[in-house]
Amino acid sequence: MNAATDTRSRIIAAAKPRFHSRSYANVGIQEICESAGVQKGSFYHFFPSKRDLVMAVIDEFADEWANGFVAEAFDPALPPMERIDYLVDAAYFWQKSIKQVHGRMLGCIFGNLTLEVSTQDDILRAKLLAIFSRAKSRFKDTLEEAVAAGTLAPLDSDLTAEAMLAYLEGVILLAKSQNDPELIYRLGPAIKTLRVETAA
Amino acid sequence: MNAATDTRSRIIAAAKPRFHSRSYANVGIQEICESAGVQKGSFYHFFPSKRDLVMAVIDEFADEWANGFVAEAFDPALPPMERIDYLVDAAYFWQKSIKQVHGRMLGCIFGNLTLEVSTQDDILRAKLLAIFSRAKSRFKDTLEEAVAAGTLAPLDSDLTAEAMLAYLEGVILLAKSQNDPELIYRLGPAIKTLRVETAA
DNA sequence: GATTTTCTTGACCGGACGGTCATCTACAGA
DNA sequence: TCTGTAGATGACCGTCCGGTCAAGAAAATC
Repeated sequence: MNAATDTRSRIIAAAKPRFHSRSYANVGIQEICESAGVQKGSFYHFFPSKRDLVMAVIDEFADEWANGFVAEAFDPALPPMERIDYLVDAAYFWQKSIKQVHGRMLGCIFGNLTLEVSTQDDILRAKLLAIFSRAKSRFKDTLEEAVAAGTLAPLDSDLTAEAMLAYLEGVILLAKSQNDPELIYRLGPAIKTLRVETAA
Repeated sequence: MNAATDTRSRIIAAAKPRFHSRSYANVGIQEICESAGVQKGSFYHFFPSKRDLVMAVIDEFADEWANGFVAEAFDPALPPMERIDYLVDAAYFWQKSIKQVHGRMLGCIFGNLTLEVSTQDDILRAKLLAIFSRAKSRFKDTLEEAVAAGTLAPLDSDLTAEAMLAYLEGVILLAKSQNDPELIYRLGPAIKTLRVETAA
């Protein structure tokens, strides 16, 4: 790892927990630079703007999830509907461990950023939309596999997948308002009761 | 209406759409004062801090809803489960009309603020929590009435109510990420499929 | 009419914001 | 050895931030 990529990744590493635990507007570039041991001019050598930084942070979170819990949850070896349980459990354990370390439930950074910036920055909104879109596809594929396997009565897999994603985000939102990840544990399993029937 | 309450309410009136359409951090007191035609010193005569202002704004939104759509939706004359449909419809039409006027879907201000500030301000978090708690009670009472009437198979009304509220918030979040209220229309009705069974 | 309280005015505070820039250093390739 | 480039430095830009304050105007109370 040369000096250049090291500086860049130190910036991202400093920014990640801050954007996650506070908000986009509330985290300043100066603070990130100080924490990363980087001068401001150097920051702007790697990131044209604050928005570009948060995009890189979004990518990092997305990769982390895709290669971690999501890869585990959507393991083809698992029965389809169990994968959904697995993912909800992963969200629960993750939020729980964050709270143990940090003292607070931080929620989903994609949801957090969506509600904060999506009326003000269409480029960020598009970025976040793409993340949700990929998540939805995972759910959809899983639902279709379950239907094909006969584990699940036929339904509108596209809309049901979207409903499940919405539900997961909503549960995390409510849990954050209570600062209590246990809500995810209690409400999570009901995700499988959601159904949108196929249009007649 | 004397001058005092008029100034106060003009401040709130100027703040409401701004906090709703942007974010807490992104709206400054100076801007609100200019829009309301009020001097800064006068602002701080009525509101000890920015936080107090946003609390008043939250109260106004809550009252507006409680006396408007919510009162209509939870009309005892309606069959219980239809009340839930009514509320989801109201959310849809509201967001749709906002988009027509404003060009954007603004979402639920309670959800927006929750994700933005609840890790940074426990007093605001408590305020928002109380709003959600009241909303949950409405759902819960309705579910219990439906069960009593035999329209709905017995379930855990407390957790199901919370699940429904979470789902509604999640759907609005996803719709906001797409800047498309139609998603509420498509996903909303599935709220009634949510069930948390009573613990054995 | 005198006094007290409520409200308004507008200048002012220190500090943080995102972002720029000229200058310097280090290193790579020719 | 020379040159071009990537990276680092730190001062600097104008602007906005939430909040304060002393003074004055207006209105209510007696």
